[in-house]
Amino acid sequence: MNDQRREPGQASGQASGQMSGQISLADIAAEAGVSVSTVSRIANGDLGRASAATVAKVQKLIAERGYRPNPIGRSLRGGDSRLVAMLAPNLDNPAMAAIAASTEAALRAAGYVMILCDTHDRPDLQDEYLRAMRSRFAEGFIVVSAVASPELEASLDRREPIVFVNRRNPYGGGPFIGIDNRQAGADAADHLLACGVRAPAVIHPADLSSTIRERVEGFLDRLEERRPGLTVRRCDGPGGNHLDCGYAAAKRLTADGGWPDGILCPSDLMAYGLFRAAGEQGVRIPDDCRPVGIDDNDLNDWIAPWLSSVKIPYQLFGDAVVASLRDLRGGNSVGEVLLPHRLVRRQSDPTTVLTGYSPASPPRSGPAAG
Amino acid sequence: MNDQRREPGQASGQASGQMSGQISLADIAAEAGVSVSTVSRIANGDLGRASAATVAKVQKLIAERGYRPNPIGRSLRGGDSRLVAMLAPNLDNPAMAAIAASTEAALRAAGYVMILCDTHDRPDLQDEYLRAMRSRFAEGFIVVSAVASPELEASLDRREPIVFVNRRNPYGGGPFIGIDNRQAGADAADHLLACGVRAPAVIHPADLSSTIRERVEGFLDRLEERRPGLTVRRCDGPGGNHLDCGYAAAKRLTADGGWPDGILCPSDLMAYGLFRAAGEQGVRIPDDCRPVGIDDNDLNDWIAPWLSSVKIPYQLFGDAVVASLRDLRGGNSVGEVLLPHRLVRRQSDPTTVLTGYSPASPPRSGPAAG
DNA sequence: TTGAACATGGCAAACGTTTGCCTAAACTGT
DNA sequence: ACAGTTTAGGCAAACGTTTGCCATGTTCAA
Repeated sequence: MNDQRREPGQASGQASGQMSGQISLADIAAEAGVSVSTVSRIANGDLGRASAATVAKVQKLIAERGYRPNPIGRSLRGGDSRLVAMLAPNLDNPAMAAIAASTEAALRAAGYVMILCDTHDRPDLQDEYLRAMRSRFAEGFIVVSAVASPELEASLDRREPIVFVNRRNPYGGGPFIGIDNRQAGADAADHLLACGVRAPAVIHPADLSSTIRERVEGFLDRLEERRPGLTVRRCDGPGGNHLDCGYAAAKRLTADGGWPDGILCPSDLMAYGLFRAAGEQGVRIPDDCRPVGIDDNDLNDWIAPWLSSVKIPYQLFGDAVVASLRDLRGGNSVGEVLLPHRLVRRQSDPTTVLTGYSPASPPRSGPAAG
Repeated sequence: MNDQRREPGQASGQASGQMSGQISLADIAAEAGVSVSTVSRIANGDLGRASAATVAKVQKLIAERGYRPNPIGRSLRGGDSRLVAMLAPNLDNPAMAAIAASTEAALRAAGYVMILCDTHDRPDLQDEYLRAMRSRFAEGFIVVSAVASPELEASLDRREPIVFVNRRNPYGGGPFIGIDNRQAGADAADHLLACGVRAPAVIHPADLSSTIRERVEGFLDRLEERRPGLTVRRCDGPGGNHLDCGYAAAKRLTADGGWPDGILCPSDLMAYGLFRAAGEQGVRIPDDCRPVGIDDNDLNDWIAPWLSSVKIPYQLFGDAVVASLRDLRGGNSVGEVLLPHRLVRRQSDPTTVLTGYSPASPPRSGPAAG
């Protein structure tokens, strides 16, 4: 009997690289006087391979010592790493944060750990993280607002499980979680028309992602459908940050021709940018110019009562992503999942910016008047 | 000579658990006709242990095949994992997102990968992640707004490298990155007094974290110092979400005694909650009640021109965190790092909510009038 | 000539798992 | 009693890496 049991970890002086104190299969096995295999099997629920007495003894030790299988060893062995990587552009964007939070919760419920990487919308960083996560045996990738990049293409070639969120696969195909962006644009158009807007406009980033393009097209098409021949002013701003972009685009748009009486901002952040530009020029929002956003950030209910916006149900994204990922890994080819959106009307009384609130409603659910 | 080289990965049909296609040391070794050890040493820059010819051959292969050492193998071996875990409560909070983004960038620059975990401010989830990350050989932990929990205490006992951000170690000691919260509270008090506020108040969560307590105390102490005997109304709201908390606390505060003419909201989110409560009651912000927040979320410059706030330089947190972590792992005992804050004045002209902007300034830097 | 020193590089253990296969012993049926 | 089956559990390989130690072969000085 091997009695010289290894001290598990034993803190080796300095705080060492590998966190000390982890109990391993070998520790349990030595103490129980059985082999690692036996402990491994019991720990994994294969109870039929050992006597009742052994099972009981090992289970007791596992519980007492608080043994938990080491995911690194497991990964290395080639099994599951229970690790999923999410690549998102700028965490600063509240919409991204909402997606990340929702997905994190769904993955955790499914027994996965999510590792969140901020790609800053840069193809090179997206590649860097794709590589880094692959070599950490990530079992799947969730790419929010993907950009085209060599490594992404390579990953697709290798049939790695990748779910695209918010923006379609730039190389086409693959599972996608999002909303019907054309319809959202159309809904925004309907809203502006219903509010009596006569001369609508639209601003958007100069480099159109599939998402934004669909929203703008849906908006324009619906306007053309309902008001044939109506000219809709349109202006773009620099790429990158949607706040800056909205600000710049609004200034460019209004530099010649003044302010429209209604405008589509294909993301809430662009609407925030426009709001600031309006403020600087003494233009009252929404009295003088009625914006409609897309996203409907949670903060709108609290501090942007002037903004009607198409609510994207980001809190539902998590479950959809996890389901897609599971299907994908199960070999099923999954297509798009389009989740339901709805326009949230605020600014019901144009005479003051503060009346969008509905005092009777509870704070978070915020139906926000009609 | 072992000529039957293993096909690296070879896609085994389905998208398999371990991402296929990774080149291993063994692949390079086989192709170069040398042993794994030799390749490992060369890959790690130990050039003196092989002939110039071998070194050249192996380096060429490494470059050609795009070999990158597998972090899992490395971790398992006991070396460095280059993995750092950040535990943050609710990613939804823009302040947390800012901290996460900044830290992520700093860690990446230092060659680390950050894994971001959303603890939802729950001790049990904090523990869960602490365990999960430890067994993934995280080399360090960054705990934002830590809460007391058994596993945290155990980690501290084991001298694991933990940096506390935003909220101090609930068990005392340890490196801390934050601001001088008492001073921030005092600055807020000075601001309100300078604005001519006569009857200031303060709202805060019922369960006071060290951070919030210091801010409130700094505020109250400064008021007492400059206006001895002045009674400052004070009210708390339910814990959890600061938006809801600010909303509820504002309603409770004003239910008896009406609205104060100035109020400290010890976080921006609480100010947002108060803003909504004010809106519902027809109270004009900041005309009737002047709030001052702490955080100064980036969005304030865009959509909350009514809110003056103490700016916490979250973009500087990343570097400070990484430096602390490095010191900690180097064996140095590091103390607190208090980064400079400053009050950002908005709402300069109380007659309209939209004049806080300074048209001359570039959008992002936003000095926002004085 | 004979060590010693050096150059070059391989062997094997170790990290923690999982799992196919093997070996005993015990039990079953005839 | 004996073949066959079941029960209980160990062996060892494999995943990818790092590194202490050993084994050659060469060079060099005394």
